[in-house]
Amino acid sequence: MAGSVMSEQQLELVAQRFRVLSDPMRLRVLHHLQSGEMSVGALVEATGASQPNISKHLSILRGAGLVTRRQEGNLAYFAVGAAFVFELCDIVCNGIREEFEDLKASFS
Amino acid sequence: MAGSVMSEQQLELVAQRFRVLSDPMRLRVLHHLQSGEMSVGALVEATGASQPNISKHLSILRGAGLVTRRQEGNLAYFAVGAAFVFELCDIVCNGIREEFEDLKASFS
DNA sequence: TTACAATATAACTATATAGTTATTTAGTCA
DNA sequence: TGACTAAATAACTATATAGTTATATTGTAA
Repeated sequence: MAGSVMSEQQLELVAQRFRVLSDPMRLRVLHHLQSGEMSVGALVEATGASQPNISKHLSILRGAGLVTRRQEGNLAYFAVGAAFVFELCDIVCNGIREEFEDLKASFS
Repeated sequence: MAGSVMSEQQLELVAQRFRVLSDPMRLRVLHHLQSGEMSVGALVEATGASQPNISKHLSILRGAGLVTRRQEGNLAYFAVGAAFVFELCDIVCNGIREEFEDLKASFS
């Protein structure tokens, strides 16, 4: 990949995926789903957000393949669909941690 | 991390980092920088974007610690400051590739 | 100093999007 | 059927931001 020239389409696709992860509420939703699938209502309660808001975020996450949907009776259960999202978050978190370390060190 | 409840601040920080990566032009800039540091002018030429546009993107990337700046005479040279960005992009690219594989398979 | 070149910034416009309220759709059970 | 519940969608508002043009800053060299 390093040597190739990436097309505008490829860049758009990758940027889109990052954009899906660039919202705190969606990260919160994913965080809650990390311990297992949850219904929309359960996520509404866990996050404190409104039901339409959560539904919209879930639809965006689903559009990106990051969560899956399973309907059971009246309820819709969502689960993490791509484990790599947590890998991504971990890398970013470690990056932030390192920055803070450096910042802290620069004050010593 | 999985068990903890993440604070709004933490989520904001992580979301911000993802947001920085959620723009095609910034990904394009990082892609060009992958082969070594470049001046603003060189990036302007390589990307075809306007000079103020590139300067702004570089400032955003620098704010997130993703690139570093080195001034030499009249020129400003930028370089990748956090190697993990390419790790992130690779993971996302692989995710997209897998999705396409699945999509392709579903048509066979 | 003046002229010039490279980069940064300011002000603005246009677009995308997170959140809201109101409504609709879909499923269950009497 | 009708009443009820869960989730999805529509329409809208407010905010953030990518890109533009114009200008300011900074450095070099005459």
